[in-house]
Amino acid sequence: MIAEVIVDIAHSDVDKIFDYDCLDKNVQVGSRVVVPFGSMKIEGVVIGLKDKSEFESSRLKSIVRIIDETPAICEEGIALMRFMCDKYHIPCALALRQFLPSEMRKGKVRVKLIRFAKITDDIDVFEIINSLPSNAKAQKAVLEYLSDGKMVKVAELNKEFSPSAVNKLTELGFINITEARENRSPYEEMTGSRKEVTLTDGQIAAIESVNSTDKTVTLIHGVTGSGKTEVYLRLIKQAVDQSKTAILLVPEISLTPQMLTQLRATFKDNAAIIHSGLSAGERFDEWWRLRSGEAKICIGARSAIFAPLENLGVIIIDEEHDGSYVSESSPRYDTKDIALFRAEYNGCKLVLGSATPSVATYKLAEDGEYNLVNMPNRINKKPLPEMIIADMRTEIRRGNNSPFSSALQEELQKCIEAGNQAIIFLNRRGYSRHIVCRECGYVAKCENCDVALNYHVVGDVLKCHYCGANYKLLPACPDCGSIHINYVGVGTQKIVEELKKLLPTARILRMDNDTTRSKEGHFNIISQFAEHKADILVGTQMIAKGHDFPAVTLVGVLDADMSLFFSDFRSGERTFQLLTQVAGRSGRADQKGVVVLQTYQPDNAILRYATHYDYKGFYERENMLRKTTCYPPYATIVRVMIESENDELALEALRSIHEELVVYYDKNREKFLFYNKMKSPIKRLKNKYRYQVLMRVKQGADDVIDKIYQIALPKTTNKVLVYVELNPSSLN
DNA sequence: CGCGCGCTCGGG
DNA sequence: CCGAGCGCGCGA
Repeated sequence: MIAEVIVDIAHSDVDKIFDYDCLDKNVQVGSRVVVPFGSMKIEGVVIGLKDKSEFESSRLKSIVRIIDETPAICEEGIALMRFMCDKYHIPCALALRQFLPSEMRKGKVRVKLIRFAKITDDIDVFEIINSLPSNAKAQKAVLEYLSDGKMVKVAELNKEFSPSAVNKLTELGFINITEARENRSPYEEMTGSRKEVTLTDGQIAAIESVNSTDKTVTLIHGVTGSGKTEVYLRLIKQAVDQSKTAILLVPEISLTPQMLTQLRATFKDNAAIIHSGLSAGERFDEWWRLRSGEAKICIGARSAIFAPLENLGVIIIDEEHDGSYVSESSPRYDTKDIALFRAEYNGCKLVLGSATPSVATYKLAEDGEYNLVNMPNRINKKPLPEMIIADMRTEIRRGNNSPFSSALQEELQKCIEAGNQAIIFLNRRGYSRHIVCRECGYVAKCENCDVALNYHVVGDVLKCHYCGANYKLLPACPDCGSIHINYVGVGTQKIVEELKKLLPTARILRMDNDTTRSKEGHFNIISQFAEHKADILVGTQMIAKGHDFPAVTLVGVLDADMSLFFSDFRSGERTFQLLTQVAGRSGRADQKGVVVLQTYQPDNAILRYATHYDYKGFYERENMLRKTTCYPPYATIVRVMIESENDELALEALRSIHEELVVYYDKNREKFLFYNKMKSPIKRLKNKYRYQVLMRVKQGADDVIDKIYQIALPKTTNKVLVYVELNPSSLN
């Protein structure tokens, strides 16, 4: 037998199938093997078997060793690899890596073995207890404890009694030690109990619709609180009842534990969790539970779409509009592409859920490509929180220089007096303040990145938000020598200070990327607030998502229009989604919620639609805008990025790529809407010079995109990195 | 003359 | 990607 092997080197130079002789080994497709490669031995994956090779047989080498007794990658994985290579122009090895926990490569993590003790078979425990010297109390106690023949962890016995007693008994042969595999299970303490819920008509209709449609994809457009989660759980239950498997994706790692709790309540150990925040061992063991069939449901963030499950019964993507589903570093993939492939491969349904679907998704639903389900009613029939727009221009005219409008101040007073909780939300992070010279306009910038530095009170330093470099404070302007160096901008820290002045008795928590590096810190703040150990939570984007705080009755958005300023075609969409989501944090339990949106553009259409919870209105307008301006989903933005530490080489690569691309562009102008080569908006980032060719191509011109990949990617060298981005979320 | 580094090439 | 092989430049 000849095995077709992809070696684990993710580089286009060796991105081909290599044939190896299996000798007498029982090699299976999907197994990892060790093969000789050049002068070294290397891991690879068998993606096919055949009787004879095209390759000269005398030059064939043979497989050294089989790593997996059962194939680590199933047939579907091989097919998915082909799909990904084709679609994203990545090496096979890189695609294959997505299917395996990283620690499995190079054979790092192994199973955790744990020692169990048991009374030796065929002995009379009580006879032995009597035969032991009377001072061997601990030994007797151990034997008594084990007398009913049960298996107990050695560690537990050591702790409960004494290690010496356990050792002695083992030595004497009275107890028997065996090793067994133990799975390291994350969030073990998180179990929930489940009370039986009666489905609403809306939920029943949604499930029915998913089941009866002949379309693979269903979009559930359900307002906050319409009970989508329960629909997901039922769909998963259906799958499990048919002995099928399921994947449930949520946008952020921080949301997985609470969803896991809900899944465990119904499905116990049938649910496994996969995300990058787990320890190596945990991730490996959870992966194994899925691969071995011990667990049938996988919950996780983006990467969980690659869960090693066979026979999928349903795939669910919650908050489908969320940007985190698109990978922004290599391999650049869209989770929905992968999900759709897997759904079609398994003949199962793909369910997308959101209160604010992305424009692209909603359009597909409107066009009849997807099945559309509406869940316009909240379970508890409560009205959505009232949204108030505060015009910050009039506030300033009235002489209010605080970051809080009078409306927000009033609502805060009321809220805290009533013993409720409030969330203050702002788009910016940190104590972010740019340093500007008032005399000459000098702005302190990062030496590596060409971006403005931000002042951070913690450490009293200037920090680059793109590369993380720290700089000492400037005593005077380096350009003109003036000492009138000023700060601009407000951050969460400043807001907390102002809040303390306004409400001296209120307990305030702050959460942003700077205070909360670790996941635990993140989680701690959330749980402290959930337990009502603070009255006000101040934070950035990250508090907008998913968390359920029943006592929150007020949400203030300090800069509701901030995200409208970003020069991104999705900024309107993002703003609408963000505001709707933030509003959803207010008044979830039995209290009516209030939301105050502070803005300098009170007449902005997006804000208007958001305050009226008018998704359809927002969508119609946004869709029309995209259509008339030829932006996605009516076109694809393609950016070829060129990066190098050497400016000359980067520029040279840009010229070479442009030279070839522009020829193609000239011949196919009708398929293009825009073409330009330029410096990247941030010319230097992490010490690399960056250039780009930016294009917009008409919808459906996939051949054009393929061609761009074909021209650009081979220009990568060890000094110059070239990559292609489709509809990038930011143009830095 | 010999070694060291950098580039190119091949890997089944 | 990684090592082998080779050419060229420099130092003794």
